[in-house]
Amino acid sequence: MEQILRETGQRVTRQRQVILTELRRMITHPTAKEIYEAVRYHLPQISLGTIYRNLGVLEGLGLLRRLECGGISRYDGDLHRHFHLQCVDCNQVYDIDQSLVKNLNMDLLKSQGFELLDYKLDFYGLCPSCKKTES
Amino acid sequence: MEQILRETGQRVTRQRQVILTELRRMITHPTAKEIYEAVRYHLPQISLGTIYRNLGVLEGLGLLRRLECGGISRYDGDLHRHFHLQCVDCNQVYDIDQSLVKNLNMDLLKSQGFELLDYKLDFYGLCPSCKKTES
DNA sequence: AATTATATTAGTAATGATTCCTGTTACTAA
DNA sequence: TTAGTAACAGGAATCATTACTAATATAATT
Repeated sequence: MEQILRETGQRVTRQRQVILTELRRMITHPTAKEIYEAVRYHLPQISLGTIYRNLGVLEGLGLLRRLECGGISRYDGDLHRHFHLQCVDCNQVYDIDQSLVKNLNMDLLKSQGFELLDYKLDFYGLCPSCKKTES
Repeated sequence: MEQILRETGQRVTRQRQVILTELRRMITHPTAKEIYEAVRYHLPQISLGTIYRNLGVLEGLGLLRRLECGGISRYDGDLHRHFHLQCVDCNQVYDIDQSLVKNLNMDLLKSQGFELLDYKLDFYGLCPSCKKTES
């Protein structure tokens, strides 16, 4: 983290270090507020705005991933390529290893006790017109 | 639409008819507010709350799909299985036909002028513990 | 057609996640 | 050490979405 921050002209602050360390420790795909609670244990003075600002910075550097879950954001510090299953009942997010969904093997998921109702595949990138006007 | 509403004990209102008709006419994956503007042309008295409430009802009946795009919801009246590409620059959502992404053919997308930066595959369903407590 | 029951509406207030603002603090380079 | 400035804490503001309530309109029944 420190290297890429310095390379991009940004500062290595204690707040950023603790936020990323805590996020990496959590496997629950926490919300910003949940990260705030965890970080506040180490830095009681930190504000929620600082959490949001730095989650944005770290996301921009590719050091974490943001998930959109029912209108609110959750965060994931695990950068290994993997997929997620969101429970439509309790809204919790579960990690699904890549090997489990090769060829979209739905039956394998079912046999593990999940009831699969839907899936979503979204792409992120640049459309032709925006690609042209990119500097 | 009318049949499934009646079957589920819900009423066929002019507001619902116009909302779904307008959404189906739009290929832009509009936000609630954009749907509101389109519907207001036909029903000037309608309120934004009615738009949201009915988008929720129609989504629950499977008559439309809700997309989560950068923290806000967009809506899609096209029920054919297809994927989306979200431009990270202008945030517009483009339809990607299923045939284009068989085997996740990234090169084919690139050749069409899209710059693919990321993709996301999310599953929706019930986790083992919630599945147990389902009635 | 009139009546009745109640789901739905319009309008508005409230909520809650996220962003913005501002004076202060603390990294980093010189 | 010091200067320059990115980042901070705290709080206010924004904005999408939801909740509330009296009035209305739909659908079944008479």
